[in-house]
Amino acid sequence: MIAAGADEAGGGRAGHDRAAYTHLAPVSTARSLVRTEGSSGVRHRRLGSRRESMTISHDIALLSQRRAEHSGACTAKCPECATGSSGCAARRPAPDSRRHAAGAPMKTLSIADILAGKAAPGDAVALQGWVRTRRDSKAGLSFVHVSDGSCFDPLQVVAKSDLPNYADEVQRLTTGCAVRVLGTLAASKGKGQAVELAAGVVEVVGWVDDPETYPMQPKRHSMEYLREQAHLRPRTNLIGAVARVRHTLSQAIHRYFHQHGYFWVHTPIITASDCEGAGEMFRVSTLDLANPPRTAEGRVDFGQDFFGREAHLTVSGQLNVESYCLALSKVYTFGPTFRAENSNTRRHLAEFWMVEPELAFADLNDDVALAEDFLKFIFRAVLDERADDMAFFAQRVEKSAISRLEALVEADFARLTYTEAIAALQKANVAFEFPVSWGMDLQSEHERWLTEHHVGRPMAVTDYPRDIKAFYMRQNDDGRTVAAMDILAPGIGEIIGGSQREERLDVLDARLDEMGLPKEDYWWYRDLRRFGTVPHCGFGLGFERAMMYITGVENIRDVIPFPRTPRNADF
RNA sequence: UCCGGCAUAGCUCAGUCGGUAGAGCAGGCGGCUGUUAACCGCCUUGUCACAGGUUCGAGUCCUGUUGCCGGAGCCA
Repeated sequence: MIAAGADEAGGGRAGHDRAAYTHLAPVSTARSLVRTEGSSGVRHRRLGSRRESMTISHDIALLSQRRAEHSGACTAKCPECATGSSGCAARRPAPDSRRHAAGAPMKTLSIADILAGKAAPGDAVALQGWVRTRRDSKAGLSFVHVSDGSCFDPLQVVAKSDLPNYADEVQRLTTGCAVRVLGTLAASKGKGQAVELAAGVVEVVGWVDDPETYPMQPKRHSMEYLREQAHLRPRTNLIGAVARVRHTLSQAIHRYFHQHGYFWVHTPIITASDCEGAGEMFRVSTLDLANPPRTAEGRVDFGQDFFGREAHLTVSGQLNVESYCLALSKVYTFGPTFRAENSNTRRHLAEFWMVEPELAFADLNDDVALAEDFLKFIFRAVLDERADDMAFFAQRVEKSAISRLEALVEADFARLTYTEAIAALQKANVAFEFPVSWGMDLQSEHERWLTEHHVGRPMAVTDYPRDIKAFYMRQNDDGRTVAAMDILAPGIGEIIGGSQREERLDVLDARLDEMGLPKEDYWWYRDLRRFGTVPHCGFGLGFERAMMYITGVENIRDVIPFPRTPRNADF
C-alpha cells in the first residue's frame, strides 16, 4: 500500500501515497516567505550594519579568489579533469573547503531564518546545505534547490554562467552534494517561491560519489527502502519533517512539565529489579556467553555477573519515578524503554521512548485532568511551531493530520466509566468482532467506536475491572474495579494509559499475594507505602505512538530515527 | 510466535499460457527553456533473493531457507 503504483511522472496521487513525496516534493508549504513590511527593521538587527555588509562582500571576494586558485591547482594535479571526468577524486575540493570555511568570518543564515524574514531582498547572505535538485537553463543559469533542514522548504539558488566554476562544478552538481553559497537575496522572478539567492560564489563542500547510485534519488522511494538507508533518509522531506516534529514534541513535553512545576527524573536504563512486571526484557550481562559460570545446580551463576545479579534494560520508569514522586511531589520521566517481545507490527518497537508523569496528593480525577491538559498543550505546540511540516503531513500523508489535532485541542474530553462503556457497547447496533461482556479488556474496535461514534470526541474511560489490570493500580471500594484510566482519541484509540496507584500497604500486599508476586522483590516499592505514603497517580504516553497520531505516518518505524525491531538493529 | 502476501536494473515497477527481460525515474551526451520532481532526443545498466526440484526449456510451476510487509497475539 505504501508504494503502490509507479506513476511518479503523473498526477492523481492520493493522500495515502506516502512514498511519493518523501524526497524532493516541490510541496509549497511556505506561506509568507519574507515579510516585506517591516523587514528592513529585522534586517538591520541581523545584517544591516555597515560593518557586517562589508565583511560579507569581502568574504565573497576572498572565496572567489580561492576558488580560482583551487581550480588551477586541480587542473594541474589532475589531467583527467580536463577531459570532463566527474568521478575524479583529485578535483574534489573537500580538503580545501575547510580552509574556505575557516576563512569566512561572516554569519551564515539558516533557510528558516531567511524565510522568517531575518534577511531581506538585497541583503548579502551565506547559505549552506545539500542540493535537492538542479535545473539548467542554456540561457546561462542554473536553478539549484538547496535544503539545510532548518525548516521544510528548500531555498532556490540562482547560479549564472559567469561564475568561475559554473561549467566545471555548478553544472555537475547532483542531488545530495553539499554546498556553501554566498550571494544576494532577491525577490524571485519565477513562480513557486517568494525569494531566492542570486549566487556570487558556489563552493562545493562535498561531492556525491557516483551520483547514479546515490541512494536518495529525486524520486519516490518506498518507506521500506528508506528504512534500509536510515543514515540518509533524514534528507527526505518526510523524515526531515518527522525529525523536526519529534524535536518540537519533545521540547513541548519538557516545557509543559517544567512550567507546571514537575521535575524531570532520570530513571535508570539498566535495572536489576525484578518488579517491572510482565513483558520480555533484554538481558544486560558481561558474562562469557560461550562459557558462563555455573552454580552447583548447573544454572548460569548471575552472582558472578557485572551487577552480582540478573540485570535488564528497563521496560518502564514508573516504579522508580514513584519514589521521587513521594519526595518531590510532581515528577516525570521521559526516556527510552525496551521490550524484547518478538512482535513485528507497524505499532511496535523494541526500543521506544515513553513519557511518564507522577503526581502526589492526587487521585484519578487529577490524573485525567492532567492528561487532558498535557495532550492539548503538546499538540498545540506542534501545530504552532511546525506549521510547515504539519502542512506537508496534511497534504501528503494524512489529510486530517491538522484538523484532528485542532479538534482534540479544542475538545472537552468526555468521561465514561468502564461499566458505562460496556453498557453502551452492548446497546450499540454494531457487529463487533469481539463480543462485549463486563470483565473483558476493551479491544481496539471497541475503543474506536466509543470515541469516534458514541461520544464523537476524545474521552477518558475509567475504573476498569481489577482482574485485567496491573498490581499497582488502586483498588476501588466496589472491590472489583481499580482506579485506572485510558485516554481514547478519534482516529487512534488509546493514546494514554494511567492509574491512581495503590498507596495502602495492606491492600497492595494482598494484591501481590493474589497475583503470586514475591513481596521481597518489591521491598523498596513497599517501603514507599510504609514511610509517609500518600495518594498518587500517573500515566504513560508512548512517544512514538503520539508521533504517529500527529503526523499520520502509519508505521512506527518511520517516526523514530533508527528503529529497533526484531532482527533489525542496523545503523 | 501464528496466519497471509511479497522478493525482477541504482530506485519504482511491468513481465500474458513456461520459450534466455521491459518501462519510467536516476546517470551520461545533445537540444530547449526564469526553471519548479522541468521538458524533448539518443545512450548505459540485470547472479530475476538464496538452495534444490519438475521440464526439452523456469523470472513464471513445486519444496525449503532468508529477508521484508500486513494482520493477530502482546502492548506503548
